[in-house]
Amino acid sequence: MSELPFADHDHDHCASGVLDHADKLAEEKGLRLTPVRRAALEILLTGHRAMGAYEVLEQLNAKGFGNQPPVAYRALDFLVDNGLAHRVQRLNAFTACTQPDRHHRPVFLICRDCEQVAEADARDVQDTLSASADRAGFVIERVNVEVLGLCPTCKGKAS
Amino acid sequence: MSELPFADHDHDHCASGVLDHADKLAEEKGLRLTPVRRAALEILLTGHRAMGAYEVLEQLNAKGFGNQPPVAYRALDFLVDNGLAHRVQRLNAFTACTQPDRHHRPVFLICRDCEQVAEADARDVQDTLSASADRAGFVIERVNVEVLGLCPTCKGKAS
DNA sequence: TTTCCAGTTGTTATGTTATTACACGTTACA
DNA sequence: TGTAACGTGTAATAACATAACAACTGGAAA
Repeated sequence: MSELPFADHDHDHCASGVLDHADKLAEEKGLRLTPVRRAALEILLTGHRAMGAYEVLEQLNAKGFGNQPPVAYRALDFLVDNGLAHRVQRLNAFTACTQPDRHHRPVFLICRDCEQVAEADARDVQDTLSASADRAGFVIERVNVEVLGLCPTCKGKAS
Repeated sequence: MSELPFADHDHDHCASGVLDHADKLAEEKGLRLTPVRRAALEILLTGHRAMGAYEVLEQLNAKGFGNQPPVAYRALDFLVDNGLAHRVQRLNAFTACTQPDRHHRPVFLICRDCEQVAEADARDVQDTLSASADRAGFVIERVNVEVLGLCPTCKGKAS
């Protein structure tokens, strides 16, 4: 967890960077980053927070796409499968991956006050987990680590 | 993760042990382990796997309790709040805590094949996580670690 | 004892999240 | 150019979860 995930930053810059990367990735791997899918990613990036599928759906519909749940779920599933977004189980929500260029194992820090979700790269946590699972003979395929608490900002406000 | 969570064991013995502990805990802490709540715990223990709230509800109803969702959710929430059960986010399901006597930070190993859920105590994982969160200035309140993969048994079958 | 209150249970109704199934169109490629 | 795989759209429904309120229970205060 090398970075301060809740730190201020330039949303537009980080968003366009991710989109650029997504385009590149699509070309390299032959992924089909179709209009709906790209739009869904843009929506997540613009929202810059965890968004529910129905919220994304609404915005997709406003952009001229379908308005039935599968439209959103399919696009979001595609993004998740290809590492461009993550699912936050605790919130039944999705976030754009902020570091899609690094093969990372994300850990989510969820602030219960402001509801912001920060994505941290906690390789050491995952390594510890892998070692433990190996010992138990369990084959890890996907890992989901979610931490609920207070972000630095809200922690300050509370005290 | 000191134990082999998928290892064979005596269900009845482990179940009655947990129930005994729950009774003791209730007395010590003044918790009201009412009939519905105790029944819900029994159901989870008997099922010995992650169960959905509606599945528990059905069985509660069969035992003469109400048949509306809040009946199950309230009992399950009570158990979770008091460390007698856990919620598995990934499955929208609940499991009885198998080690309620230890103040542990559970990690769930979910087999995608047989759908069994093992609860492991991964203190080292949690310690690593705590250290990282501290560095980021994030105050941890609850942690949820869920691992999806193949248990030793299903791993064997697959190959 | 009686009154009151907090907590528990039950029910109705509704809100939220997610999937199944099928029709139709598009793309890639033999 | 046929066809198989994939993508999109829609309708219908399943699965999960909560809000709001009435009735009861058990114990503490008067």
